Amino acid sequence: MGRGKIEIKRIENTNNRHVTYSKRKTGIMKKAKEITVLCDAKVSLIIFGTSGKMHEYISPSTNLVEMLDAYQRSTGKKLWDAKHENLSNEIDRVKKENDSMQIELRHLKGEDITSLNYKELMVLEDALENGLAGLRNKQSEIIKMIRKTGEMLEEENKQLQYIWHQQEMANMKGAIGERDDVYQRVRDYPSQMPFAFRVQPMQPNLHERI
Amino acid sequence: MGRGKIEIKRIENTNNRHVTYSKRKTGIMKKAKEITVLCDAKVSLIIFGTSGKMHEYISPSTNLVEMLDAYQRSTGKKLWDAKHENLSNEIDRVKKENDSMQIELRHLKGEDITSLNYKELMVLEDALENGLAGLRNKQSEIIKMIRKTGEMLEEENKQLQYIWHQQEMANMKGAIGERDDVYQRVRDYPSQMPFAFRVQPMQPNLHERI
DNA sequence: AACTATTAATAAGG
DNA sequence: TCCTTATTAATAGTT
Repeated sequence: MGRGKIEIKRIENTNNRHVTYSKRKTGIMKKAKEITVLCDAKVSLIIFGTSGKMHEYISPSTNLVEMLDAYQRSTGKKLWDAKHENLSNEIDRVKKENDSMQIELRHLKGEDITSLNYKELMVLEDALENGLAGLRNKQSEIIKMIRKTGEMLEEENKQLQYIWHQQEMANMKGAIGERDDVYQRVRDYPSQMPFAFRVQPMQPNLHERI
Repeated sequence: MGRGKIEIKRIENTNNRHVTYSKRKTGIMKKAKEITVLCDAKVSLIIFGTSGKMHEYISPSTNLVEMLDAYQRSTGKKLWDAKHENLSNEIDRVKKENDSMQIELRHLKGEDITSLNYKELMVLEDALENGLAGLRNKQSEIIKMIRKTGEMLEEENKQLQYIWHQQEMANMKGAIGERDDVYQRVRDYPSQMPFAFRVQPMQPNLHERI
């Protein structure tokens, strides 16, 4: 039914294929509606084109879930039970994974190792020692950091003591004569102080991490 | 397309309706097959006639469950309800459990510990040291066992040497005179031997566990 | 179920 | 995608 007969085989030309899809989709939808009305039939029609776009027709007297229920009653095939089974299987799979991890964890914590043979114990020992080694590394890093911070604090301390000393001297001098020069010096000290005294702590949250 | 035009409305004559249903059902099925082949489409077509009899077509490249999954993804409508959701939730829950165990395992193996704070590292250290302590206990038990078995073997050895010596003596004596007394003694030795010589090894599978 | 006159669908082209 | 139209395909009514 067209300008020529066509063979029923995949239309290779993409554009032609899409055009034909569109036309025939309209046609089949129309047919579905017609048989519904003419013959009191219930139809569920779902079409996906190559683009992935979906089109559906459902007879107005029903709905998809009802149709699928009837389908299951009619064929005896299980639709959602199959789906549920898949999910159940995945749960089982993940739970098994879970169990084996739990066992591994317990072993690493020294629990339930009675059943292990010597070889397995050796492997476990290696794992634990590796773990401890990694941990020691990390700890020594932290200790280095603490030491560095301590040194910084010491340096700060020295600077403070220096200022304190200067102020004491100025106060004593002020008790005898003029004090303006001392106030001047104290007001100016930020620009005079070494850098280390003014900066914020380099590890502001160190206390949280210790 | 027939001997006359018809209105698209319910065919009241039962027989005509059934005949038309049959013809059009065939037609729509054919159309469904054709669009699948011509246009690479995926079609699910389910029809129930008034008689309640069902007919279906599904593109050979797919199946109903797959189609319905795609349908749900496409429309966002849920066809399989609460039960399905419960299962999904459980999968999520178990997977989360899985993830946290995986993290704990990695930490115990000394991996990914950069992000831990000192407190957490301490906890980890305790766990690892406990693990190692448990392991050492187990190992020393095994060593004790091995030593014990060794002692038993030594003891056995002594006993065997004793018997061997006795037999040698008897043989020498028999080469000269009567041998009955020696045979007698050998036949009776189970009741004469110390306990340790007769028992089965106390750890029959020790070799497997080492 | 088969036939066939007639309508409906659609392939090709714009 | 929509329009047009020549041609084929589907099918309503009949046998």
